[in-house]
Amino acid sequence: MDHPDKGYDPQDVEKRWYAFWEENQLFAALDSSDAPAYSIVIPPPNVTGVLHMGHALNITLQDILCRHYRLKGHNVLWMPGTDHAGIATQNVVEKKLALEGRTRHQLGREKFIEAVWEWRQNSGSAIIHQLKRLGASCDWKRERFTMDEGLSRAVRKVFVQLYEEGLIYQGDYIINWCHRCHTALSDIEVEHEEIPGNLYHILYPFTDQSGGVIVATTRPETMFGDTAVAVNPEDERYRDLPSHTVRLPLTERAIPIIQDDYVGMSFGTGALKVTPAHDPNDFEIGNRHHLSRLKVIDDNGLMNENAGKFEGMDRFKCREAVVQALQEQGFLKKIEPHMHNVGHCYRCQTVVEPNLSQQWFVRTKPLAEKAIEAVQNGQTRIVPEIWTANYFDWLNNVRDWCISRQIWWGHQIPAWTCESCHNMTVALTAPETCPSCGQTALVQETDVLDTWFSSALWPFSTMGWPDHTDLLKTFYPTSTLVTGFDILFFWVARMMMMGIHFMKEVPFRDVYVHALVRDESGAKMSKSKGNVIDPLLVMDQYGTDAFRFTLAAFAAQGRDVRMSEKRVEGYRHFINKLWNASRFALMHVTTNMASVAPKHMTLVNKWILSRAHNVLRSAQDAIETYRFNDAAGVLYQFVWHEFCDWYLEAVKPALYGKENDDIQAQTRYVLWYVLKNTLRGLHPFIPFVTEEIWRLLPDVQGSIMTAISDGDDISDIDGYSDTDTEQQMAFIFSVITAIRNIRGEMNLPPSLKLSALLQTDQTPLVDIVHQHGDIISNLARLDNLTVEPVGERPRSAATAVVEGAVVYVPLQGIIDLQKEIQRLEKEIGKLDTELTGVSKKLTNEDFLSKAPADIIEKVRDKHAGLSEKHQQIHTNLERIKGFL
RNA sequence: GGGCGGGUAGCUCAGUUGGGAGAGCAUCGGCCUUACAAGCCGAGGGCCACAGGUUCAAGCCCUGUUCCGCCCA
Repeated sequence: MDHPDKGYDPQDVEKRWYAFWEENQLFAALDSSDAPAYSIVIPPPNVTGVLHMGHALNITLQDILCRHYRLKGHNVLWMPGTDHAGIATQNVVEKKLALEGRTRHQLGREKFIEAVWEWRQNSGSAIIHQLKRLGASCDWKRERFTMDEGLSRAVRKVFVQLYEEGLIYQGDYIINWCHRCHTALSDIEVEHEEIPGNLYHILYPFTDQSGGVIVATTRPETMFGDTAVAVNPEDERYRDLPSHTVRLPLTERAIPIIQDDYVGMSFGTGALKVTPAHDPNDFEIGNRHHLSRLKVIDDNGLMNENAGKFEGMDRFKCREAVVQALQEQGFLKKIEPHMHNVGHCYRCQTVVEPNLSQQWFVRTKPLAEKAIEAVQNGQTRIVPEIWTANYFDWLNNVRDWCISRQIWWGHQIPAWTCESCHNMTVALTAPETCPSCGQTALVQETDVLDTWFSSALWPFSTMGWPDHTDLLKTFYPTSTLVTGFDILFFWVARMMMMGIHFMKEVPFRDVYVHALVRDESGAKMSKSKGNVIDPLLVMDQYGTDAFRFTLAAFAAQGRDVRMSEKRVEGYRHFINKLWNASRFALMHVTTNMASVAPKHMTLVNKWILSRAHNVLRSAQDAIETYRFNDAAGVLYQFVWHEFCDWYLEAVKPALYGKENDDIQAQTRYVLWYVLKNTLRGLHPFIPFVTEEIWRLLPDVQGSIMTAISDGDDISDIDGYSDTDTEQQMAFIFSVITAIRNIRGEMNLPPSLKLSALLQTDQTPLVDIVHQHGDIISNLARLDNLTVEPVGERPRSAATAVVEGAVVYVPLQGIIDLQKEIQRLEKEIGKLDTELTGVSKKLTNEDFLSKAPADIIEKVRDKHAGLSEKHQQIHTNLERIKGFL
């Protein structure tokens, strides 16, 4: 047999196997099948995006789930795709045009859209290739894009139906306007940031009296749009005002003083200037009091004609100018520094302007109620549960969703207005004539829909809805959605609303919300901070498997992942360890090995089978309950410290033929069988290296991806679990460790063979040593091991006490008595502290009378064990001291 | 201002009904032992943020304080 390389080289392996899997369609889902269905829709990455750590974690977890369920024999659909990212994509293409000195307006809408499609063909699938680098086992033949014809059809259908049901309406409303992107933004596309500013105290004089009311505001430039001053009705200061109108400074306009609960009495002066056209809260107040709405800032962020002589001035320049004018005219009473929250566009960070304009909205309340119910009654489960509170809170307070965007790239709203009678028609396709007056001059709404509107349909639009496809029948509702909490509202809540409304069924059973990937020090990764770690470079350097395993190992529920290359490096060592252990195994396993019943096996073989059974089962259980870090942890521990450190070392004599042929054959078989199953258990986490090793293994067919449980899955066979064997091995390990400890502490080189004497009166332990002493001799490097009843203690021996036995290592002539005394005193010290703790419990009346019997029993056993050990070591210590 | 999460070994973190404080990395000592020095063997290291309370028993439950982070207004 060819022996694989000494070090594992991921580069070539990864490329080779991914291509193989894809070519052989091992990721493909069946439209219908008798096998149980498992489905995930990918959170569609932004088509302009490049792979970042967030994607890497998200994709890795989904891939683990999908590969796991495939190996369990499920019919798995992992639906991939991208979203068209309206604003972001348009920005990218506009920037590209700008390099050529062109603007989209020069091109016109139609040509510009063509240019965007062209960009999409050429560079829009970069992220898809990057997902493949990660090993993502998506069903790529089914890849979808939110602007595809099929998905666009779904969007139109949904829009029309919601409109007809009265759940979509057009109206004047205060929205968030980004004058750089030149479009409206929904509430959650605005990021709030605390920045220092001032609170300006401005006198609004009474129209018919001397004196006036002092208002406090952070935005004096909006005063030209004030249509009232509001005070709290409970506020004594303003209860008996001499006048109920004030004059707006710098103008001749009079505005009323109104009373509204919204006003906070302790904030500022308790008097609030109300600007309904430029503040969402003022807008609400304005509605309650039927105030007029006066816009003073235009769509470019400049003051308009309502600002008088300030017309045409930038809004922030205007603030300074207004303050100066107020000061000159004696209206400005005070300026105090003040931190306030300012909304920024999540795409370009421009300060957004709350602005009144005509937009399209989804009436969210009725949809939200159903989405809340579905989680309340358990149709959809959010994991970890902590996020349900956020979900409820957001949906309970949700405002209508502004879905129109004043850009070109996206789904153009299917609404047409008749030029002659101004009647509006909403329809799936462009009407030929106006249904109201019969004229043919119809103009389509120029706005497009929010990208999230189409993303909200993702779980069913990707499966062919509105057609009744087999795919939908098989895979909807999907099994699990894996996503970051940052899009819980943007996306998850909206998919819930749309899914329930149009499919009459929730879109997913489980929503697994994972954490954010941060840098080493816990900061959010961002380009401006320069602390981003590029997943592609990490994969280049350490291999994809090491990277994936790192992500999984740190993906504890509800906790952010701190990523550093150092950690990935550690897990690369793990991959290499597995590789080398497999190389060793491959030197010994042969083809056509006969299986052996456990009862005829050696203790070590029974032991590793029992451990493998228990570990693989608990790893699977952990995956199915989204405890990825637990799964990775038990596998790591098993492979390295049980399989490699103990098992492989223990069976070397058998494999090298130092025992009989039967045992050699049996051990070869068990080695093969355990390795094979371990690879299968590891495959969801580290698909590439496991496939590579799998192919080198004799007597396996095809890809590890198709190695679905064929009846020989170790985790399914309860008979392998063997507590007795595990206990016997624990005793053997404790003896070996005790002797190794002596060797280490006494500085005896491994090359020096020792002999050991065990004293015990327990027959089962005597039997173990008689039958399996060779394991001890081998691993503790002894040339002589004897066992005898407790009796005379040998002279000049180092001692150790294990459960049920005393171990003596005679060191005639080599023993350093001082060193041994030191060693034993240290041991006694440790036992002392442990013993006092336990004794305290046992002398406590309350403990003995109130604690459950099994606990008391446990503590008594522990006490007995500890004092026995203590006494033994003490005796030995005294003896050695006597030799001095 | 409201809400949520976190403070456990030098570092990064596990710790699932309250009943033996753990891992990885780092550190120290010893090893080229026929898969692996990207390794093997051994060792050291923690009043589990602080203060109270409940309990026979608290890292875990309750209250308060403090520091860090996130979300919302």
